[in-house]
Amino acid sequence: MIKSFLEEQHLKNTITIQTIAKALQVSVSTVSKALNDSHEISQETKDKILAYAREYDYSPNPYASGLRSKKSKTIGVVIPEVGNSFFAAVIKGIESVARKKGYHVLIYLSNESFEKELMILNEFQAGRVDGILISLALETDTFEHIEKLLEKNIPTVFFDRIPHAIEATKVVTNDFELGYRATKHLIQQGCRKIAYLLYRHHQAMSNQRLEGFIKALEETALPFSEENLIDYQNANDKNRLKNALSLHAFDGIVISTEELVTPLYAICKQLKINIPAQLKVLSFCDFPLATVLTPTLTTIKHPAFQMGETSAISLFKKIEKPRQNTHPETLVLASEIIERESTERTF
Amino acid sequence: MIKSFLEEQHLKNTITIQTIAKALQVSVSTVSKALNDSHEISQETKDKILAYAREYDYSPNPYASGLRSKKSKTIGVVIPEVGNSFFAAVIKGIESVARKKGYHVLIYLSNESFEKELMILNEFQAGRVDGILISLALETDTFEHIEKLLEKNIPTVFFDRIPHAIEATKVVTNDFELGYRATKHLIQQGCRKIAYLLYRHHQAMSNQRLEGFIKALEETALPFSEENLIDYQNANDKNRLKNALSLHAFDGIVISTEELVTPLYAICKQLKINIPAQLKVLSFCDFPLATVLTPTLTTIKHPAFQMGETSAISLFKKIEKPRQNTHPETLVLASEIIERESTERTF
DNA sequence: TTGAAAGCGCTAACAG
DNA sequence: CTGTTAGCGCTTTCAA
Repeated sequence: MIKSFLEEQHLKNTITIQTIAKALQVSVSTVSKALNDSHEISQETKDKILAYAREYDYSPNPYASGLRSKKSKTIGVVIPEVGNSFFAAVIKGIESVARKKGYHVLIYLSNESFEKELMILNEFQAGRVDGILISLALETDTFEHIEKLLEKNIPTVFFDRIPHAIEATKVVTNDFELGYRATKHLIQQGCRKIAYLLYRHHQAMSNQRLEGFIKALEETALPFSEENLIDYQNANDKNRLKNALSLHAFDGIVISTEELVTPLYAICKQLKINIPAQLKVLSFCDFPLATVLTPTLTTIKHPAFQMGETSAISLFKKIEKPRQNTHPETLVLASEIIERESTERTF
Repeated sequence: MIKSFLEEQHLKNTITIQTIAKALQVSVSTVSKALNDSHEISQETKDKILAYAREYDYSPNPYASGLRSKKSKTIGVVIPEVGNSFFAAVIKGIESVARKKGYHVLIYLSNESFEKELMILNEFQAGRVDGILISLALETDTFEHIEKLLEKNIPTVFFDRIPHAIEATKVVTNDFELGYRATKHLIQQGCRKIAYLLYRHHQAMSNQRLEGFIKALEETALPFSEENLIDYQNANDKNRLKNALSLHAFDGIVISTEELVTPLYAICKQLKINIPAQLKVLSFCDFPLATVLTPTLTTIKHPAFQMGETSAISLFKKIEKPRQNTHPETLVLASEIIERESTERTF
């Protein structure tokens, strides 16, 4: 009778803790404890159970254990975009530490949409994940959903695109400083009319890089106005970018995100704008191709992998000691300017 | 008394179906059915319950419903690599259809490791996901784990890097043809000694692109030997690539994956090999930067987003009618060569 | 060192 | 149309 039960289980491929218990003539709780390496089970019994489990590829039902233990051994990662070298590398960093901890990583894409970010965070509230790592969507300019999330005390760490006004654990780069130094670098190389090219600018969202840009200009008594800002909303804005470049005779440009390198290089080629002779170019970007572009591109490359690692480590710290309501800290990772041909001094 | 129970629930932020039931003085099953929009509940009751649920941001516990219904409303996606434009776009395609279907997407990275792929698939067997979308790791050259997976009857669709020897639902590009045509293109442009640059070659893994390459050479009575194959295992092989290029005087090269474009361009620059005059270059690759490289790069760009969509649609078809054990089909998506400067005729 | 039993939140018979 | 109830597979007291 027991035999036939087991056969049925294997046929249905539904091997559970009970299958093992029956097969080995022990109780389910013994099996459970053995599988969780509890100290109250004898080595002998453990070995027997583990051997059986391994043989039949037992793997616990995550929904059952999640329901019972209120722990999912899963963290949720919300990013605005894949297809972006920076976020890709961050994910790798996160993965590498999650794996060591035996956690699963659930990746969600907000696609820069506030609406979607909202939905995702809402679902997290029901306990699908033990902790959250999030970088905000560009569209996000209101933060009630974030506050609601934090109220639920789900361990959360923000990285890169963070809600400045909210007190929370955050991991960022020294964006203000980088924006400032990037601009200073262009100025040092002789630029006097510098554009700042950004992607889908939102007035409401604080932009440290841009602040740094503005400060550098002002410090050097260079005028800053809306003219210096080129806001690239989508591929249609290629013409607007083209016009801006031909109208204003910029001699330097800071590209704030890697997606905009291609259109900028394309337009310069088309308009026969010589980089760096006529226009010096510097970009925040992470792809290795920067080193083989013509001219090679001066970049600010973030420690993306490290940011993933740091964020994840910080999150696990919170998950592991939830009562530690210490003052939330903001970790700042440094990144550096890598000078290449596109900002070489020519005049 | 009821009041205080509710207060407690809201304090603990644990709003469940029972909270709602008590608050509204109905039974849990009524609530459950109402939330699932069952026809057996009156509109009036539904409205009442939905209103309450919305007000208090109720969101069902995925572990409870997963356990009970044996459905997780989640699909698992296994890819070998992020930071690769192709897979990034595939993910977007998958996401877009999963979202429409109300499914979650669990993304796993195998990092090209067989070991990791094995672990991931093993965990899927316990029912964490309702279906699986997978592209194999480069290291994978044995397929028992795949067969075991398929035996469990978990709906699975393979894409791009597929197990050729196994009968299953697959979505691919016309790789053999593309390898063939890519090579033919180089030959037409005048190349007579063509290299094939690939990433971590495994003899055991069938490689349709390479087969196409070989066929094109043989058809043209050009000799094919191991010399034509440059196997790039890791960044250290940069020197090997350099040597191969300077020793063998290739006049054409097929790059089989986008990661290798940067090293190739870098080395050509360093060795002052003129593209396309001395060496014509063509790459399988998906990044937009191909259009601004110098010279612009002839590419074979896959319909990556569409591949994600197609795979997902195909998977949901299987999930929705599991008993449909029809003959598994292989969908072939076409992609085209986009000719640019790097393969222009010069001699 | 082991086992019995309760119950996590939800769904789905089945009964009313 | 609504309610009662029995589990899903697992963990975790508590008792033996």
